[in-house]
Amino acid sequence: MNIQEATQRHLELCELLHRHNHLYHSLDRPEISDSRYDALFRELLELEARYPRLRTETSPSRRVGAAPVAKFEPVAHSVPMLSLENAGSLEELREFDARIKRALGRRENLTYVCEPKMDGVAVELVYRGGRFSLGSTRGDGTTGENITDNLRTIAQIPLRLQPPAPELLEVRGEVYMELENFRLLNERRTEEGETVFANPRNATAGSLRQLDSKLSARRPLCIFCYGIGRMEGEAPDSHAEMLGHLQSLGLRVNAPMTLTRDSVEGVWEYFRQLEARRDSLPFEIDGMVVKVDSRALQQELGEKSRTPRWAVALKFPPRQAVTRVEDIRMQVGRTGAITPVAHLSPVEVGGVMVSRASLHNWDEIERLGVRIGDRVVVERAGDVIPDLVRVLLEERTGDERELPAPQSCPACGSPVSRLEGEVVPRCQGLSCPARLKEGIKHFASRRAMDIEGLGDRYVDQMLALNLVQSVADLYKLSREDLFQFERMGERLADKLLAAIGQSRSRPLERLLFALGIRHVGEHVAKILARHFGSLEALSEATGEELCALHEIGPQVAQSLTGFFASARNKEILRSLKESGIDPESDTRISSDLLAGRTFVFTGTLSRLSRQEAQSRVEALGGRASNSVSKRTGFVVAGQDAGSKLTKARELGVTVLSEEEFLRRISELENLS
DNA sequence: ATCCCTCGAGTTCA
DNA sequence: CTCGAGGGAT
Repeated sequence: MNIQEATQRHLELCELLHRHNHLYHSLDRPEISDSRYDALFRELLELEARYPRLRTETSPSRRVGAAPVAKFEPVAHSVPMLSLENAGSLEELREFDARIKRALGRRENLTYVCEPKMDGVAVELVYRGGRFSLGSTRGDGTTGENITDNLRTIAQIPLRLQPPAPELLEVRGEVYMELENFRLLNERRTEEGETVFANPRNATAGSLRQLDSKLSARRPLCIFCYGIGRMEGEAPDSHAEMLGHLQSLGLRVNAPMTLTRDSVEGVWEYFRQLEARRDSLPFEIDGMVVKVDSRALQQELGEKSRTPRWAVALKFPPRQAVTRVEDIRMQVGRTGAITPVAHLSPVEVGGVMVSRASLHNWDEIERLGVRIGDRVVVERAGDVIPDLVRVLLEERTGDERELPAPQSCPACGSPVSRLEGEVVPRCQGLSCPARLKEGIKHFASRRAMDIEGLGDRYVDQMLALNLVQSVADLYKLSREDLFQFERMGERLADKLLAAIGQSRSRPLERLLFALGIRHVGEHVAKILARHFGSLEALSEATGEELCALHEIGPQVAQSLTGFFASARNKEILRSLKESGIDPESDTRISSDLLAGRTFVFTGTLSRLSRQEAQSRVEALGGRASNSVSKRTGFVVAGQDAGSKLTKARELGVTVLSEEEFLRRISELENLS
């Protein structure tokens, strides 16, 4: 066979394999036997082995996996992957419906689409020119990880879309594992002496996180698609049509279980039906998603920061288990908050062993009436965090012990006080070892100063050896100090010292967050860093100056002035400065040309991302907000701008096109 | 005064 | 993830 013939045959094979894959996985209508398919597939592999140049990006041979990667690269989602608000009762569903009708100003019912909520892992697939070109995890919704190689191994994900495919299509879906396959996988792992996965979702997540996609290829993963991000060309008018469109492109959607309903009662009825069917399904679902069907209305309703206003997740009641409270212990957080934690006889809840559950505070203990020794019902809230639901009073033997609220801190013995209006009792001891420990852990944490390797164990030893009295002392540690630690060799010590050293150059906003000032989290820290530019400037600010800033109120201001007034804190800051930690904010507001002006961006911006636009406004002292009111200065309308544009016109707010906005903002940038 | 939205803080397990 | 609470809009 010469090259030309080989190329020809390769093309034929690709077409055949794509077609039969589509028939089998997407249409559920195979035309050839599995063994015939395998034969074609083997022929393709042999051909490509002989002529490696034929191995294209979307060749079906890619299904077997690619070379391992060292780590997953971050991928920014061009349209954020939002999460959903939850509802657990007909009541809450009615509230959702009422809220929507209020927002839209209408009385008549509207059409909702109901689809099962798969218990799996959310992913995004990007198709360019009809070819699968990028696949990623949801991550935090803004940025996920590039798992293209792993996703390519899933036979249900088409490598090419059925024509006519849009030039660009971003599809969202849920990757999951069928129960039977999950069982078989665990069986095999047991035989091979490996640990078993707790549940199908963990197995799916684990499979997608394999750095070697050849391993992912051996995992039986499935996918259902349920949404889109960006899409070139005309998008369908309704969600249901959109699903149909995805299906016609060869993407797998859960059509038989997706249907529309014209009233909340109808929605609820279907939810109850799904719940009844839940245990007989071949895969796990954890609820049902309800969406406003009309895409125009979806647009009009818009989003909050993390969730769309036009969808809600109805959750099945979480799985519960019964166990015994062995003990209730006190934990002291970095702010001094004293949290009671129930230590439980280990019990399996929804596939995971649970041995502890936070009781949050004393009001909660009283509400539940829980005593040490009680038999209790435990569930996992949102299927993640263990939560104690109720006490089985009828099983009391009389040997249970009540627990008094603490009068003094369990760690340092100093008095505990509960401030007016607050639920949480706090330790007021300034040198409380528990507070210091948590404070250092927070300081070193990833989102703060990001000191890699400085975890629980080392912090404990530093404190035990009395090497650190405050976070500032971290930067005074010597190799000799570290050598006193258990199991600490030269290499480890140098690594830790290097990590501490590296953290010196963290930006101001991180340092501010790391200091653990009450009411100063990441967001507030960023505002302060941008506005003041240095610790010194901030420390000199008066309460009034602080309150004048947007999103800073009296509570936050008082907490800040209080922090900087303390002699001990002054000493810590001086010491940090001495160690070379005194960052200037690099994103300092460069001018106040836009001070007091609020911008709202709506529709799709084509020349810059929304984030970019917002940060440019903020750099000039302006603010970016999400909702239009009469106090909004400008509305910047991109393509397909919806209700916000309408509202802006009604209120007489100035509307700018993207071009006008860009021209004006660059003029201002040049001025400053 | 009231509603809505975000933020901060505390939490589990693999 | 889920509370409670701070802050802004109305």
